[in-house]
Amino acid sequence: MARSPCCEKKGLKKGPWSLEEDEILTLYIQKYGHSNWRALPKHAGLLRCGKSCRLRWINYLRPDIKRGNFTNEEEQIIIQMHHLLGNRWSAIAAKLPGRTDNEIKNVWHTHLKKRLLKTNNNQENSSTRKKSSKPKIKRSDSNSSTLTQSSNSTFSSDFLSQGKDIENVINCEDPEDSLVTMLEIDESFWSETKTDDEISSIMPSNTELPNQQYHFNNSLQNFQNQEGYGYSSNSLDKVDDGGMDFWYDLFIRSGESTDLPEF
DNA sequence: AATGGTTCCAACCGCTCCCAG
DNA sequence: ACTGGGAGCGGTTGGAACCAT
Repeated sequence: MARSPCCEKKGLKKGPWSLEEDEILTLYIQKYGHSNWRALPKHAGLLRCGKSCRLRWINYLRPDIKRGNFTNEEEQIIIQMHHLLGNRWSAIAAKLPGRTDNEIKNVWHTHLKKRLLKTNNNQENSSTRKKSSKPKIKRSDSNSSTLTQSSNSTFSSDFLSQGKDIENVINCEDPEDSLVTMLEIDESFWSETKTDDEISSIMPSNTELPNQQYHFNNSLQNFQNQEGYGYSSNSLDKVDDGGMDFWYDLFIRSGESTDLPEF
């Protein structure tokens, strides 16, 4: 449905915030809170729309914001979470206290995405130069760039055949060895929303193992109950519907672990 | 020092979701 | 069940800072 703009634009200031504006907004929120963003600028005496105030507070002014470069650990978490959730920056941010969705989004687009693509390209080049003795996981056949799966060779069995320990891969320090790197995902994977069918074609099905299924369901429930998974009709649901077999597969093959990999 | 290209990030925009009425 | 307003989200962009020549 067509919506009117969130604010009357005429007369409202746009662009970078001044120190004075920051101070006014901070003092107002410290004193009165921010129960109504739309009304806030009027009450605080700011010539900004509520949306702009909210963004400034969330991304810059709130006291628990963490400044400075991202650590390797934080970057690995972003990569892993992005692999699981896609571009759900707020959900990823929920796993990184003090970091904002906007900041994570920027880091992804400016650093991590390029780094992953570069790593993948390097691997691709080296694999064409010499026949690798290690079979690589392929999500697509050699004749197609689309995400399809061989009918008699599942992703998970290929994964296992490499003898990689699940936990090590999930938690590894070295980007060269990360799960994401191993998947040889093409660029479109990161930007395109997958349909249920597409995800089903990527993610393998698995044999039912009742006890492990039970533990898995509990772990999944705990995982989803954590902060940051409030939305319903998006990529996480798609993973639930069609692709959770993939995580189930990782789960049951992680030996004695009764929880999903720690993110 | 000047210029042009690139990188990075703060902020905006448009959309969807949630929920009260 | 429907509607409309507010909040929140992800995509995009303007421009400052940085870098190479």
